[in-house]
Amino acid sequence: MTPGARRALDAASTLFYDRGIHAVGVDLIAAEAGVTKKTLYDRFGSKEQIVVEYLAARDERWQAFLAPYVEAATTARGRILAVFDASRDWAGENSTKGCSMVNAHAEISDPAHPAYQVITGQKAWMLALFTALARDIAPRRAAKLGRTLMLLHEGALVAHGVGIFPDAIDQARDDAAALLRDGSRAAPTAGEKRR
Amino acid sequence: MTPGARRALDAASTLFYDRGIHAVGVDLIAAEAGVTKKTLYDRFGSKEQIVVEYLAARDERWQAFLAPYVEAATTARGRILAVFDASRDWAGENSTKGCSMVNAHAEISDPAHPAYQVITGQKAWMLALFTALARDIAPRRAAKLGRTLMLLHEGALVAHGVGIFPDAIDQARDDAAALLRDGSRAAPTAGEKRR
DNA sequence: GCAAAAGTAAACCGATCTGTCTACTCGCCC
DNA sequence: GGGCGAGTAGACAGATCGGTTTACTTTTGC
Repeated sequence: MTPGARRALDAASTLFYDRGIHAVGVDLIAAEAGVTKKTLYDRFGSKEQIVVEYLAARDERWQAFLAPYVEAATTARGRILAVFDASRDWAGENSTKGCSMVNAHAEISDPAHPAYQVITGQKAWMLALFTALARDIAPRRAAKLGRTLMLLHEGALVAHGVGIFPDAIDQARDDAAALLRDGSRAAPTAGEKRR
Repeated sequence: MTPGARRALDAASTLFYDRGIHAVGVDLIAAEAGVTKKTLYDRFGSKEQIVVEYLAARDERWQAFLAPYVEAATTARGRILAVFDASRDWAGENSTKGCSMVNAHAEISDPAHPAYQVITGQKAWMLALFTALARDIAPRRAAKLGRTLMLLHEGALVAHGVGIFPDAIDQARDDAAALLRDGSRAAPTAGEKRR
């Protein structure tokens, strides 16, 4: 990626996240990056493509941010809680307005939009991660436990983003910790087959 | 509200929710409602005001939809689970793209925007509801339990909206049920004071 | 040392954006 | 029956949208 493209993508990322995708025009991105529109279109081809690369790059950054947290943990339970720790630290600097994927999803209605699979892919990856980590704790309930952790985590990102109450991600971490403490011996067959 | 204003607000609600606020122009709203732009501006004054009334009316509809569910429940635990039941039924018809408040929040950056307090007000109301219902089960842990239920509920709306996995709201209901079953006798002092 | 790649500057395109305006019609109520 | 509120039809405004183009300059790799 050329220096101009780099600056453009960085500027677009900040603007898209802070103001929303539709609210940010390509002229603003170019001006903010100190780049001309020609450079933008030479490098990316379209605004749509900038959006796609914004989301993909942000996901990549998040995964790189998360990895050491999980790797540093020594227990299965610790690896799960490490995800919440990483989210809390990430949210402090990068994510004061909630999940960029969820926010982008609010603005993109067409499932054929190339950004769509980036969004759903990121969520699928997170669910797979929680499920895989849950497998080390409760192999037979891993799918269900993974989904529960996913719900707590997504809820925390929303609560933090909208500012429903303070320290939402810490609260979710506490809830996950309690779940892994109590849940590992209770309600072994609840719900999975119901409904 | 005049018939023209009614149709305009209905059309705007569908369009805003499905396509996003910034993606929908006033011309489209007018055309879809079978109304002229003059009527729009005579009745609402600005697009911003249409957005505010869209969110406020949707919140009002949701509260009216929810009330009978909660009132019909006979136990404290049942009243909490009734919220999830209502959300599941509501989501089936009205809310296939997640929470309109969260989605609107993604597009509105300025906290001074008049829609902002509608959004945060709705979330504060839901948290207060969960907390009040939790008080009947565990008075001393009501604040914390209310927040946990809020996280599960918000997470379920996101999971349902983005389509992370099927029956997300049912899963959240199951998790809430398990929490009310196990949690009522476990971990009485966990986390509340911890950072 | 030279050619290709990457960039600037700025005009330009048609479409769409929010918002305003004039001119006219219809129904209702006192 | 006269006035008023609510509406249609549609032109108009200035700004901004995503995107293209021309002409020229800088950087960089072989």
